[in-house]
Amino acid sequence: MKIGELSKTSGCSIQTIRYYEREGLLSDPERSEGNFRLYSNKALKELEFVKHCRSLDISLDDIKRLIELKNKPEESCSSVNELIKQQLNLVNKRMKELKALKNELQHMASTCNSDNTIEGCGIIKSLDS
Amino acid sequence: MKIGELSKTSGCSIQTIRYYEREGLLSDPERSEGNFRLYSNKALKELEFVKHCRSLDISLDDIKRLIELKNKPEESCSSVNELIKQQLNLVNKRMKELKALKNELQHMASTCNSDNTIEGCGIIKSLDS
DNA sequence: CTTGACTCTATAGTTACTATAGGTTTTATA
DNA sequence: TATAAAACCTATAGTAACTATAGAGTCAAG
Repeated sequence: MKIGELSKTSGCSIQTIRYYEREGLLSDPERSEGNFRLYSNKALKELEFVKHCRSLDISLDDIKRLIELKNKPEESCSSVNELIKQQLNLVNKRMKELKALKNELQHMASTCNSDNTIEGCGIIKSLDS
Repeated sequence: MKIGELSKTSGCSIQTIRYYEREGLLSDPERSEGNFRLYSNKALKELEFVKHCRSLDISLDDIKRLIELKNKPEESCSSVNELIKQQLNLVNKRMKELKALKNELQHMASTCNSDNTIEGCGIIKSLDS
Protein backbone atom coordinates (compact mmCIF):
# COMPACT_ATOMS: atom_id res chain seq x y z
CA MET A 1 0.00 0.00 0.00
CA LYS A 2 1.00 3.62 -0.47
CA ILE A 3 1.44 6.16 2.27
CA GLY A 4 -2.10 7.52 2.00
CA GLU A 5 -3.61 4.15 2.74
CA LEU A 6 -1.17 3.48 5.58
CA SER A 7 -2.13 6.83 7.00
CA LYS A 8 -5.83 5.99 6.94
CA THR A 9 -5.38 2.48 8.29
CA SER A 10 -3.10 3.56 11.10
CA GLY A 11 -4.63 6.90 11.95
CA CYS A 12 -1.23 8.59 11.70
CA SER A 13 -0.92 11.59 9.44
CA ILE A 14 1.20 11.26 6.32
CA GLN A 15 3.67 13.82 7.62
CA THR A 16 4.02 11.98 10.90
CA ILE A 17 4.77 8.72 9.10
CA ARG A 18 7.47 10.38 7.04
CA TYR A 19 8.78 12.04 10.20
CA TYR A 20 9.02 8.72 12.05
CA GLU A 21 10.87 7.30 9.10
CA ARG A 22 13.38 10.16 9.12
CA GLU A 23 13.87 9.66 12.85
CA GLY A 24 14.64 6.00 12.33
CA LEU A 25 11.54 4.60 14.05
CA LEU A 26 10.30 2.87 10.92
CA SER A 27 12.41 0.88 8.49
CA ASP A 28 12.90 2.41 5.09
CA PRO A 29 10.05 1.28 2.86
CA GLU A 30 10.33 -0.10 -0.64
CA ARG A 31 9.83 2.43 -3.38
CA SER A 32 7.78 2.22 -6.56
CA GLU A 33 9.24 3.16 -9.94
CA GLY A 34 8.00 6.69 -9.45
CA ASN A 35 9.64 6.85 -6.00
CA PHE A 36 6.41 6.40 -4.00
CA ARG A 37 6.73 4.63 -0.65
CA LEU A 38 5.30 1.11 -0.66
CA TYR A 39 4.30 -0.50 2.64
CA SER A 40 3.66 -4.05 3.73
CA ASN A 41 1.64 -5.32 6.69
CA LYS A 42 4.89 -5.61 8.59
CA ALA A 43 5.37 -1.87 8.16
CA LEU A 44 1.88 -1.28 9.50
CA LYS A 45 2.76 -3.36 12.57
CA GLU A 46 5.90 -1.28 13.10
CA LEU A 47 3.91 1.90 12.93
CA GLU A 48 1.30 0.57 15.32
CA PHE A 49 4.00 -0.32 17.80
CA VAL A 50 5.26 3.26 17.68
CA LYS A 51 1.74 4.59 17.98
CA HIS A 52 0.99 2.45 20.98
CA CYS A 53 4.17 3.60 22.70
CA ARG A 54 3.34 7.22 21.94
CA SER A 55 -0.11 6.78 23.44
CA LEU A 56 1.76 5.89 26.62
CA ASP A 57 3.72 9.11 26.27
CA ILE A 58 6.97 7.28 25.74
CA SER A 59 9.47 9.59 24.04
CA LEU A 60 10.70 8.90 20.53
CA ASP A 61 14.19 8.28 21.89
CA ASP A 62 12.89 5.66 24.29
CA ILE A 63 10.80 4.09 21.55
CA LYS A 64 13.94 3.80 19.48
CA ARG A 65 15.57 2.01 22.39
CA LEU A 66 12.60 -0.35 22.74
CA ILE A 67 12.76 -1.18 19.04
CA GLU A 68 16.44 -2.01 19.34
CA LEU A 69 15.70 -4.23 22.31
CA LYS A 70 12.89 -5.94 20.44
CA ASN A 71 15.42 -6.97 17.86
CA LYS A 72 17.54 -8.73 20.45
CA PRO A 73 15.07 -11.37 21.61
CA GLU A 74 17.67 -13.38 23.50
CA GLU A 75 18.69 -10.57 25.85
CA SER A 76 17.23 -9.99 29.30
CA CYS A 77 14.12 -7.87 29.35
CA SER A 78 15.16 -6.07 32.51
CA SER A 79 16.03 -2.93 30.54
CA VAL A 80 12.56 -2.92 29.03
CA ASN A 81 11.13 -3.22 32.50
CA GLU A 82 13.39 -0.42 33.70
CA LEU A 83 12.22 1.86 30.92
CA ILE A 84 8.56 1.20 31.70
CA LYS A 85 9.15 1.83 35.39
CA GLN A 86 10.80 5.14 34.63
CA GLN A 87 7.87 6.04 32.44
CA LEU A 88 5.57 5.20 35.32
CA ASN A 89 7.61 7.44 37.58
CA LEU A 90 7.28 10.28 35.13
CA VAL A 91 3.54 9.80 34.98
CA ASN A 92 3.23 9.65 38.76
CA LYS A 93 5.25 12.80 39.15
CA ARG A 94 3.18 14.63 36.60
CA MET A 95 -0.02 13.46 38.28
CA LYS A 96 1.10 14.84 41.61
CA GLU A 97 1.85 18.16 40.00
CA LEU A 98 -1.50 18.20 38.30
CA LYS A 99 -3.31 17.46 41.54
CA ALA A 100 -1.66 20.38 43.30
CA LEU A 101 -2.41 22.54 40.31
CA LYS A 102 -6.04 21.49 40.27
CA ASN A 103 -6.42 22.32 43.93
CA GLU A 104 -5.07 25.79 43.51
CA LEU A 105 -7.14 26.48 40.42
CA GLN A 106 -10.29 25.26 42.14
CA HIS A 107 -9.60 27.38 45.14
CA MET A 108 -9.02 30.37 42.92
CA ALA A 109 -12.21 29.81 40.97
CA SER A 110 -14.14 29.66 44.22
CA THR A 111 -12.91 33.09 45.26
CA CYS A 112 -14.37 34.69 42.15
CA ASN A 113 -17.70 36.38 42.30
CA SER A 114 -18.60 36.87 38.65
CA ASP A 115 -20.47 40.09 39.37
CA ASN A 116 -17.31 41.66 40.68
CA THR A 117 -15.00 44.00 38.89
CA ILE A 118 -11.44 42.93 38.20
CA GLU A 119 -10.39 45.40 40.87
CA GLY A 120 -11.87 43.16 43.55
CA CYS A 121 -11.37 39.84 41.83
CA GLY A 122 -10.14 37.13 44.14
CA ILE A 123 -8.48 35.28 41.31
CA ILE A 124 -6.25 38.16 40.31
CA LYS A 125 -5.48 38.76 43.95
CA SER A 126 -4.32 35.22 44.51
CA LEU A 127 -2.24 35.32 41.34
CA ASP A 128 -0.63 38.47 42.65
CA SER A 129 0.50 36.93 45.88
CA MET B 1 18.82 45.87 40.44
CA LYS B 2 20.38 44.28 37.38
CA ILE B 3 19.14 41.17 35.65
CA GLY B 4 21.44 38.81 37.57
CA GLU B 5 19.98 39.87 40.87
CA LEU B 6 16.42 39.73 39.55
CA SER B 7 17.17 36.24 38.32
CA LYS B 8 18.39 35.10 41.74
CA THR B 9 15.58 36.78 43.64
CA SER B 10 12.87 35.44 41.38
CA GLY B 11 14.30 32.05 40.58
CA CYS B 12 13.83 32.66 36.84
CA SER B 13 16.83 32.23 34.59
CA ILE B 14 18.27 35.32 32.95
CA GLN B 15 17.35 34.01 29.50
CA THR B 16 13.79 33.38 30.59
CA ILE B 17 13.46 36.93 31.89
CA ARG B 18 14.71 38.34 28.62
CA TYR B 19 12.41 35.96 26.77
CA TYR B 20 9.37 37.09 28.75
CA GLU B 21 10.31 40.68 27.99
CA ARG B 22 10.52 39.95 24.25
CA GLU B 23 7.14 38.25 24.43
CA GLY B 24 5.61 41.31 26.04
CA LEU B 25 4.89 39.76 29.44
CA LEU B 26 7.13 42.19 31.28
CA SER B 27 7.29 45.90 30.69
CA ASP B 28 10.50 47.20 29.17
CA PRO B 29 12.94 47.96 31.96
CA GLU B 30 14.99 51.10 32.37
CA ARG B 31 18.49 50.90 31.02
CA SER B 32 21.77 51.99 32.53
CA GLU B 33 24.25 54.09 30.58
CA GLY B 34 25.97 50.95 29.45
CA ASN B 35 22.61 49.51 28.29
CA PHE B 36 22.17 47.12 31.21
CA ARG B 37 18.59 46.37 32.27
CA LEU B 38 17.62 48.00 35.56
CA TYR B 39 14.72 46.59 37.54
CA SER B 40 12.54 47.94 40.32
CA ASN B 41 10.48 46.05 42.86
CA LYS B 42 7.50 46.58 40.61
CA ALA B 43 9.29 44.67 37.90
CA LEU B 44 9.93 41.86 40.36
CA LYS B 45 6.20 41.75 41.13
CA GLU B 46 5.40 41.55 37.45
CA LEU B 47 7.77 38.66 37.03
CA GLU B 48 6.38 36.86 40.04
CA PHE B 49 2.88 37.18 38.63
CA VAL B 50 4.03 35.53 35.43
CA LYS B 51 5.86 32.86 37.37
CA HIS B 52 2.84 32.08 39.49
CA CYS B 53 0.67 31.78 36.39
CA ARG B 54 3.22 29.50 34.76
CA SER B 55 3.28 27.29 37.83
CA LEU B 56 -0.42 26.80 37.14
CA ASP B 57 0.50 25.82 33.57
CA ILE B 58 -1.28 28.82 32.14
CA SER B 59 0.03 29.52 28.63
CA LEU B 60 2.02 32.66 27.87
CA ASP B 61 -0.80 33.83 25.62
CA ASP B 62 -3.32 33.48 28.40
CA ILE B 63 -0.99 35.20 30.84
CA LYS B 64 -0.79 38.10 28.44
CA ARG B 65 -4.56 38.24 28.46
CA LEU B 66 -4.65 38.18 32.27
CA ILE B 67 -2.16 41.04 32.40
CA GLU B 68 -4.30 43.09 30.05
CA LEU B 69 -7.34 42.37 32.20
CA LYS B 70 -5.43 43.31 35.35
CA ASN B 71 -4.90 46.72 33.82
CA LYS B 72 -8.63 47.27 33.43
CA PRO B 73 -9.70 47.12 37.08
CA GLU B 74 -13.17 48.46 36.39
CA GLU B 75 -14.22 45.69 34.00
CA SER B 76 -16.06 42.55 35.01
CA CYS B 77 -13.87 39.73 36.15
CA SER B 78 -15.99 37.11 34.42
CA SER B 79 -13.39 36.68 31.67
CA VAL B 80 -10.75 36.01 34.29
CA ASN B 81 -13.02 33.43 35.81
CA GLU B 82 -13.67 31.92 32.40
CA LEU B 83 -9.97 31.61 31.74
CA ILE B 84 -9.33 29.87 35.04
CA LYS B 85 -12.23 27.50 34.44
CA GLN B 86 -10.85 26.57 31.05
CA GLN B 87 -7.49 25.98 32.63
CA LEU B 88 -9.17 23.71 35.16
CA ASN B 89 -10.81 21.80 32.33
CA LEU B 90 -7.46 21.32 30.66
CA VAL B 91 -5.98 20.01 33.88
CA ASN B 92 -8.89 17.65 34.45
CA LYS B 93 -8.63 16.30 30.96
CA ARG B 94 -4.91 15.74 31.27
CA MET B 95 -5.42 14.01 34.62
CA LYS B 96 -7.88 11.57 33.10
CA GLU B 97 -5.42 10.77 30.34
CA LEU B 98 -2.64 10.26 32.84
CA LYS B 99 -4.76 7.92 34.93
CA ALA B 100 -5.49 5.70 31.94
CA LEU B 101 -1.85 5.82 31.04
CA LYS B 102 -0.78 4.88 34.52
CA ASN B 103 -3.11 1.92 34.56
CA GLU B 104 -1.76 0.55 31.36
CA LEU B 105 1.85 1.08 32.38
CA GLN B 106 1.27 -0.61 35.72
CA HIS B 107 -0.41 -3.53 34.07
CA MET B 108 2.48 -3.82 31.65
CA ALA B 109 5.07 -3.68 34.38
CA SER B 110 3.28 -6.45 36.22
CA THR B 111 3.54 -8.77 33.24
CA CYS B 112 7.32 -8.53 33.22
CA ASN B 113 9.38 -11.19 34.85
CA SER B 114 12.82 -9.65 35.01
CA ASP B 115 14.53 -13.00 34.58
CA ASN B 116 12.91 -13.44 31.21
CA THR B 117 14.40 -12.83 27.84
CA ILE B 118 12.96 -10.14 25.61
CA GLU B 119 11.55 -12.91 23.47
CA GLY B 120 9.05 -13.78 26.16
CA CYS B 121 8.68 -10.34 27.68
CA GLY B 122 5.10 -9.46 28.50
CA ILE B 123 5.77 -5.76 28.12
CA ILE B 124 6.95 -6.02 24.54
CA LYS B 125 4.05 -8.33 23.82
CA SER B 126 1.50 -5.88 25.06
CA LEU B 127 3.14 -3.04 23.16
CA ASP B 128 2.91 -5.18 20.07
CA SER B 129 -0.81 -5.71 20.33
C1' DC C 1 45.43 48.88 33.31
C1' DT C 2 44.16 44.44 33.04
C1' DT C 3 41.48 40.55 34.47
C1' DG C 4 37.26 38.41 35.37
C1' DA C 5 32.48 38.72 36.21
C1' DC C 6 28.55 40.41 34.32
C1' DT C 7 25.74 41.98 30.63
C1' DC C 8 24.27 42.72 25.72
C1' DT C 9 22.07 40.98 21.02
C1' DA C 10 21.23 37.59 17.75
C1' DT C 11 20.78 33.05 16.60
C1' DA C 12 20.20 28.02 16.94
C1' DG C 13 18.63 23.97 19.41
C1' DT C 14 15.04 21.25 22.04
C1' DT C 15 10.36 17.74 21.30
C1' DA C 16 7.06 15.86 18.40
C1' DC C 17 4.89 17.15 15.25
C1' DT C 18 2.18 20.18 11.53
C1' DA C 19 2.11 23.10 7.51
C1' DT C 20 3.77 24.97 3.37
C1' DA C 21 6.02 25.56 -1.28
C1' DG C 22 7.18 23.86 -5.41
C1' DG C 23 7.68 19.97 -8.05
C1' DT C 24 6.69 14.90 -9.93
C1' DT C 25 3.72 10.78 -10.69
C1' DT C 26 -0.40 8.42 -11.11
C1' DT C 27 -5.25 7.97 -11.95
C1' DA C 28 -9.69 9.41 -13.67
C1' DT C 29 -12.37 11.74 -16.84
C1' DA C 30 -13.55 14.00 -21.41
C1' DT D 1 -5.25 10.37 -26.08
C1' DA D 2 -5.04 14.62 -23.73
C1' DT D 3 -5.54 16.79 -19.60
C1' DA D 4 -6.95 17.71 -15.14
C1' DA D 5 -7.18 16.26 -10.47
C1' DA D 6 -5.45 13.60 -6.81
C1' DA D 7 -1.74 11.65 -4.62
C1' DC D 8 2.88 11.70 -3.87
C1' DC D 9 7.85 13.63 -3.42
C1' DT D 10 11.65 16.65 -0.86
C1' DA D 11 13.03 20.44 1.70
C1' DT D 12 12.07 23.90 4.75
C1' DA D 13 9.71 26.65 8.30
C1' DG D 14 6.56 27.07 12.11
C1' DT D 15 4.65 25.65 16.86
C1' DA D 16 5.46 26.36 22.69
C1' DA D 17 8.34 27.74 26.12
C1' DC D 18 12.21 27.81 26.93
C1' DT D 19 17.71 26.81 26.99
C1' DA D 20 22.27 27.32 25.11
C1' DT D 21 25.72 29.43 22.40
C1' DA D 22 28.74 32.92 20.00
C1' DG D 23 30.80 37.05 19.90
C1' DA D 24 30.92 41.43 21.68
C1' DG D 25 30.53 45.31 25.17
C1' DT D 26 30.60 47.08 30.28
C1' DC D 27 32.07 47.45 34.89
C1' DA D 28 34.41 46.70 39.48
C1' DA D 29 38.52 45.06 41.89
C1' DG D 30 43.36 44.49 42.36
